[in-house]
This record gives sequence, structure tokens and C-alpha cells, in this order.
Amino acid sequence: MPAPRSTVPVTLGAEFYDRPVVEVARDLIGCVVRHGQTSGMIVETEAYHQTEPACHAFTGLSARTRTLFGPPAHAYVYLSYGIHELLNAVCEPEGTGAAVLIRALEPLTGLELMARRRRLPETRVRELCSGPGKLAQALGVGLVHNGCDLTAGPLTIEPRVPDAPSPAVSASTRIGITKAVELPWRFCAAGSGHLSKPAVRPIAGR
DNA sequence: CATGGGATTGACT
DNA sequence: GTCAATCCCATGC
Repeated sequence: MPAPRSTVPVTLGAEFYDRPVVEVARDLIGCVVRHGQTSGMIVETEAYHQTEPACHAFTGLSARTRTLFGPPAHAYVYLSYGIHELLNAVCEPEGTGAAVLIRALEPLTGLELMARRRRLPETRVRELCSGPGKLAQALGVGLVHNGCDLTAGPLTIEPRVPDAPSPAVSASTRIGITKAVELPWRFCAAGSGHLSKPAVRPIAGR
């Protein structure tokens, strides 16, 4: 059992999330998601906003989207394809439906527990959190966390380490959707080996 | 109340 | 490369 290094937990405050969702998606790259003893650095995100049809909030307020329209800095967790639970961070002011989908992490702590939850050998680190369904399973995040305050725990997101260099971030189109496919609202840490799929480099010119 | 569609993953050809 | 699993919820009768 590793002892905690600090007695004061540092998490991103609500003001971080109370901004345009695309900015938050970009700025979350390099931040750290923590749940219990498991944590990982965010290397891939996507932004979703009520004004575009790929967002669950596009159709308006409902039982499902209540969290999305709620206050920022809360978790929006929903079931995808009846199997996978996907973790989002609600953004923008209360009343606006917007969230960042956390799509991939570089595992940092609790790898043994992650591997157990993922039913994988601990050697296969790249497969622990390289996808939105995978990382939720690895962190032990589920529907029960829908609506959780990300500034209060037990599920939190921490800022980037201050003395670490700012990560190079690439923007590209979102994955796995059929509507508003043209928006470049997917953000990846350049060169990361823990992405759900390789980042597509935009082709200059043409 | 019945139906159908996913912000995915893993197994298989 | 293809495809099924599985269930919440939005939609429509």
C-alpha cells in the first residue's frame, strides 16, 4: 500500500469546466483522472455540445440528459451499446448541454487493479485504458457515478503537473459517430502510445 | 406499450 | 476486414 504523498488533494475547480467545451477538451490533455488507487493521464478527448446533433443534449432536456444540462464539473456517465460505460466531464454553465468525453488514458497508478478489472495480464499496459469503455472499466467507473461532483471525489480530475512540459496536442474529427462528423473536436496527445486509435494528421493544402 | 439506435469492444474471417 | 453482444432511452403508435 503506497502512502499518499500529499494530504491536500488538488483537483480542477468548477471554473475550469465552466468554459467553451472545445477549449476544455483541449486543455484536459495531460490532466490526471483519479478514482481510488487507480489513475491515468488523459491523452485523448472529444467535445460534445447541444448545438450539434452528435451530442446527446441536441434533442433537449430529458431524464438521460439531465446531467448534461446540469452544473459543470460533474461526471456524465452513460451506457453505450448496452455494454460499455463512458465517462464525460460536464462543461459550460448550468443550462447548457455540453461535455467532454474522456477517450483514453496513459495508466499511472493502480495498474494491477486496472488489469484485474479489465481481465488482462498486467503486461498489456496499452490495452488498459486505450478507449472510453476500457478506461471506465479500468478505473471502476460506472453508471453509479453519473452526476458525481468531479471536484469533490471520489472520482476527480487533477491539473497537469506544473513543471512538466505542455503536451503537444493535435485536433482531428471525432470517432464512432454518424452526425456532425466534420467537426474537428477530437484532441490527442501527440505521439502517445495509449490512444484508442492513431491521431489523424490534417493534410495541409489541397 | 413496442421498437430501434447507438460517443464500443473483442472475437473471428 | 466483418460482426454480434446487450440495454438505456428516445421516439412513435
